[in-house]
Amino acid sequence: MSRENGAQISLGTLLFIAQRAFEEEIVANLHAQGFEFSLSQGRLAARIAENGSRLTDLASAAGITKQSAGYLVSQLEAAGLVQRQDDPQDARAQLITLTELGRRAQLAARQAESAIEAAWQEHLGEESIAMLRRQLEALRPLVDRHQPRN
Amino acid sequence: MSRENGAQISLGTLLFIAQRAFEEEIVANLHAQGFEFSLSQGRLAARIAENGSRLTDLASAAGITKQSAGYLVSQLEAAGLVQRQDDPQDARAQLITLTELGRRAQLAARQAESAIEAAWQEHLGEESIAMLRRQLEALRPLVDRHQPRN
DNA sequence: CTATTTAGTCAGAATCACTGACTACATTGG
DNA sequence: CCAATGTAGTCAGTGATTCTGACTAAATAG
Repeated sequence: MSRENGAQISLGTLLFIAQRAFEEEIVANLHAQGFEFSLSQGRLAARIAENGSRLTDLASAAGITKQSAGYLVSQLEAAGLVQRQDDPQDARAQLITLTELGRRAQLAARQAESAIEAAWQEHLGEESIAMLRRQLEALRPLVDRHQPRN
Repeated sequence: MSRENGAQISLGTLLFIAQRAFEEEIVANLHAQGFEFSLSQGRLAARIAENGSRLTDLASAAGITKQSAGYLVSQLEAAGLVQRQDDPQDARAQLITLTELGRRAQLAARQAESAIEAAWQEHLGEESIAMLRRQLEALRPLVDRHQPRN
């Protein structure tokens, strides 16, 4: 993990730089639109499925403990972005779903993402970004133990 | 910020998955070798230049405040991985350098990185990983403006 | 039916990040 | 030279996020 050794920057560092830039840009964009949430809350909310997600699944997808996920969901709930519902399938479980406000936030986030991708395409070319996406998608099954069933 | 049926997976999420997997693998690998440090400490240590780095520069490179960087450096120092030295050029400044132990950790980290890259190449092909690296490198100047904070 | 697993909570603590205020040294312009 | 301003780093206080461990309740396997 070193920087600047014969111009070989670690792949991990490169991923880190791109990832953080992407994430911070979205948060800044949504904040500017009046949506209030933290980075961690956003990471969790980004993983809520259309039809609702269980807390444990969210935790697993986000790579945090279910305790941490519960803490973040409570905050998102207080902010009016998500709601907890009983899972009709399993009385132990909850379904975390987006509220109307949450859905608006999600839409705004998608637009922000598209804007970032467009900006990146403008500098690197459409082909490069498509390729970047393709490599990362190919990497995912190797690396992401939690595959969402969608 | 979405992950459902028709839509693509967000580029941000893809970056997140790859980045976190890479990082966690390295930390796990080094822990298994007996090196003890946290993710945040590792992120900072990874940015220490061969000839030493200033605290403020490390903070900027890692995207945290110098106060936070100072906190992490103190921990790395206590763990015997880095040391603070006076900067002969500037009496206000320190040079954070790796100790012998720190250098061994850095070497181990580099080997862990190589192993991950090799594993990725095995699944995606050498060409794909080289391309991934190239796109990320091209992205960097767009995205990494090292904005100093506080 | 009992034993085990799974979903989620509560309580407590550690880590890591922030802001604000401060000291000490450096640099610059008159 | 020296006053003004800028930069490097620290101290103090706080907030956010995450963890571990212990727990309840429901589901499931034998």
